[in-house]
Amino acid sequence: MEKVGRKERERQAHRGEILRAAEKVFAGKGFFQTTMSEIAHEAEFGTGTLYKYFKSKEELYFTLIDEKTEEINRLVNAELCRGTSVKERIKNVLNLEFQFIEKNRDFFRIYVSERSRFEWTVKDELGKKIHEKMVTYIRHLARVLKEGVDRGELKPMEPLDMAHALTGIVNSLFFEWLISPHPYPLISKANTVFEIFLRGTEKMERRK
Amino acid sequence: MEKVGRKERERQAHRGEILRAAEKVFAGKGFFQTTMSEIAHEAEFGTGTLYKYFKSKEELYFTLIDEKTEEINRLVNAELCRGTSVKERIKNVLNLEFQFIEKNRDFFRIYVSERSRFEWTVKDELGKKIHEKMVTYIRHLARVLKEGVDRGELKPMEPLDMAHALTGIVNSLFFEWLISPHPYPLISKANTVFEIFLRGTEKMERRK
DNA sequence: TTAAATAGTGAATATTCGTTCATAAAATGA
DNA sequence: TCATTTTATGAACGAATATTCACTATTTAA
Repeated sequence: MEKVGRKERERQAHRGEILRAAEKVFAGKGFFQTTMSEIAHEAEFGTGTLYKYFKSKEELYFTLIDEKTEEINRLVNAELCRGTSVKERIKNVLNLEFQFIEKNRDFFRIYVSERSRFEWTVKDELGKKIHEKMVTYIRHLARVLKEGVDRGELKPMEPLDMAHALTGIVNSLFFEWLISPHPYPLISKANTVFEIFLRGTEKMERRK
Repeated sequence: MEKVGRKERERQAHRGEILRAAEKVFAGKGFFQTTMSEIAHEAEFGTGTLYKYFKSKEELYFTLIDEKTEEINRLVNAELCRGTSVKERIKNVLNLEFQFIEKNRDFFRIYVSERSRFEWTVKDELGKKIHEKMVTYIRHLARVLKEGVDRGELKPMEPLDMAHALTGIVNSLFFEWLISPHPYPLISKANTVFEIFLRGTEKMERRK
């Protein structure tokens, strides 16, 4: 086991402060319009200091995304691996996600812009790594949905399509919440998502 | 009626060529990583010439988005205003959209990145205008869905939520298609979207 | 034919950052 | 205390690029 001294702990604290400052500034103005000196100012460090902790602007940015993505992925995967019914797990994952998003509004402003950016996925090593993580998540979800199909809980459809549809609904409502000027609890939409995804919007006659 | 001479027609043709070149380059590398001289080169004009047609890089970019958005909006709205059943109209709109997207792949790479960018919506006059158009479309869709609710075709839910859910599913599958390395006809997914949106994914016992 | 107007050009300009580095300040420990 | 190591700093450097403008080529119309 590693013994970490005060020195090291302090270093990590500073790193964390820089990351938090970066999160805030990037969330407001996007990658390209954010300058290193703005981040430095927000973090109350000199510009040069940032480079003692991160090799470049890009590395700072991707580290930020990478660490938070890792965190939410761990949470969600844990729930997806439970032994309960598929429907139950989906419901819980939605609640988890919405809670996490609500607690990390700034971060998700960044995340949502990143999701639909092609510019790096090709070029950059870091960019590829992030993209991998997003893909992994979808595939994990699809596997669970397939389990639902096999068990007869869900209709026989292509699980990847279902997974995309579900995350699509989530993203769309969550995006709306992000830009809404009068914020309401996002969690209040979790049930709507679940309901539409499972049972659709068409009115049907029920027979007892 | 305006009589347009050869001169004017030629000018418009050049403008169009510049827009087409810009579309291509922006789609590949995004707004910030595209340079005016790349666009000029692609369009086979000098750098300075671009400024004879567009006031700035931003104006060029937004004009591009604005004009195509207008086009798809016209198409879709026409269908949404038909007198057929709501379900019928939704189905047709999905087909229209998917066809249009398939024909304008480059443009939609740009569009999809723009959808989730906050950076301008606040700052810029042009940016605001685009954002308005996106909102207008959603509201229009929601109005039709409300009609479906009132007529008893759809379940009684918040129409805006339904509209967001539907566009969410569309965007998600369409995005997947965009980044897919082995392109398949996007139109083949129209039915999946319609099916999930209307009837959901849950398997139910049917009774005759 | 020729003068005036228009369209096109790309090198030069000015600005904006990402990054570096010589120095200062602080911490360490002998 | 004083020498050494570590950490922080922000001015200065250099690359990138949006925009301008003095100039050329082309078209117009008198």
